[in-house]
Amino acid sequence: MPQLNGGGGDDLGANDEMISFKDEGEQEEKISENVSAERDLDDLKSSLVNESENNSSSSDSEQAERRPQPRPDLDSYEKTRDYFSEAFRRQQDGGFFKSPHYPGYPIFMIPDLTNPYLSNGALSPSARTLLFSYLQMKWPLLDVPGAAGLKDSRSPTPGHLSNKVPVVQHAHHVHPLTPLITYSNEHFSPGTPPSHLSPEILDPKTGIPRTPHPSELSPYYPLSPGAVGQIPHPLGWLVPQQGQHMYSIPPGGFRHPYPTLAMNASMSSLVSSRFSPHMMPHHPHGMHQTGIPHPAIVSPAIKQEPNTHDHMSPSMHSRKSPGPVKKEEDKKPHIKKPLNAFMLYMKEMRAKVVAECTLKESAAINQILGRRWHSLSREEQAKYYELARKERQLHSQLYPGWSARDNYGKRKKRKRDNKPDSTPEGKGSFSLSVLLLDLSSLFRAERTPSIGLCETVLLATLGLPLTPN
DNA sequence: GCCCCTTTGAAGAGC
DNA sequence: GCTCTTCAAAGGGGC
Repeated sequence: MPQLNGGGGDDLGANDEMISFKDEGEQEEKISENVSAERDLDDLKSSLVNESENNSSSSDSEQAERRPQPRPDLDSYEKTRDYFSEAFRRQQDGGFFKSPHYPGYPIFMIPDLTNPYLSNGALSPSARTLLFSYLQMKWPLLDVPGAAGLKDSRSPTPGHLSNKVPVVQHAHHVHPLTPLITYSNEHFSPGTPPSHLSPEILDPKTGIPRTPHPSELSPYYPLSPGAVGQIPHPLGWLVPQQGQHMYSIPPGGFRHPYPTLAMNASMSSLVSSRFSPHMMPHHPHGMHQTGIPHPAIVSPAIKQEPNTHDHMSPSMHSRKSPGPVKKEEDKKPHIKKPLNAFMLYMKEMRAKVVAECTLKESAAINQILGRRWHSLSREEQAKYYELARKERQLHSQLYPGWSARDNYGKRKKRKRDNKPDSTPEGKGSFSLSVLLLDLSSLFRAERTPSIGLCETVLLATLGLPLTPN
């Protein structure tokens, strides 16, 4: 849990989140142009290795006790792996790491990785090494033919790599340049709301219109072009960034039997930045005066069964749906769970990832997003945790009686078979396709002419099937 | 047309 | 308190 609010610390996140974070604030603050590549590499490593690694100081002996004795080969391997994974991560981070010339990343200076092929068309040794390393890092359990020599006895599976899903994690390390090339405030400016609707704010520095900060306007509830006319902001949740409703809204509005929203002063203040006072206390059943409900409310007719009759007026019901009254349960609107931090992040970043790669399969996209999530800095994650916290808070105040339990069983039985470890043919193969996507992106970033050839050669070199799926 | 997949996090249930 | 399960979003894919 990002320890954002010194006093708060309530429910920003799970404990393990706190564990996963490392102190890196100082590193982020120090954007030093004199940082050496070696120092940079060290920064890429775990938080256990501090910045003074290169200096022979008294603390070195202590550190030496804590960490394994340096082995040239291991070091080289680890560095290679770090270089590769970090480069990969940077590329993956929105593909924004466009410049291959950043001096802090020697990977971009490895000659034969710029073109990973030898003159005879074979994968160069360095490229092979990196690819092997990457494969081993990603799939410690995957038996990659030919990789044994590289992983051999050392290759300690990083503690932060779970068995379940090989995750590229760099302990949330953020390079000093990261704010310039990756996320920064983009997280909170997902798509520009229509200018005629959004209270556009000009960036004082650039003069470029920017999306208001979350405190000014919820980024996850941008404004709807058509639904709310000129209402400036409060119904922003109608249409999120991708031009879709954040929550499904039944055509023609929606009624639900939930009690009048209890709005008190604190809630008003909480919500003031997200919802119009119009929608607050005056409208029973959680309805905005426009007749548009809170996004968390989804008609059961939409969610469960597409029966628009539920939304008809009584008169219409009498005309078209004379059948037995539906169960009270069925009439209950489906109040969705508030989105957690990761869901908010996914919602925002999905479009970017989809745009970057050709893959559209959500499962694969989510894998990438999951890795990116782990690579976010503490501060960046904290933003989402904070948003999620507010989301939950608002949700609980809007629907005091609601419980997550209410939604249990709403979906069709979702069997969550606890397969211990997916077989290489199963999950591994799927992840392999994701890896290939990653590699494709990597080599695309490296201006390798033929992505398909690269993948083919890689697979052939590793003795993997050409059609992983 | 429904469900699965895949991710993380929150919350509830059960022991 | 711990573990397990379910559900949030998303959309292609399978049946």
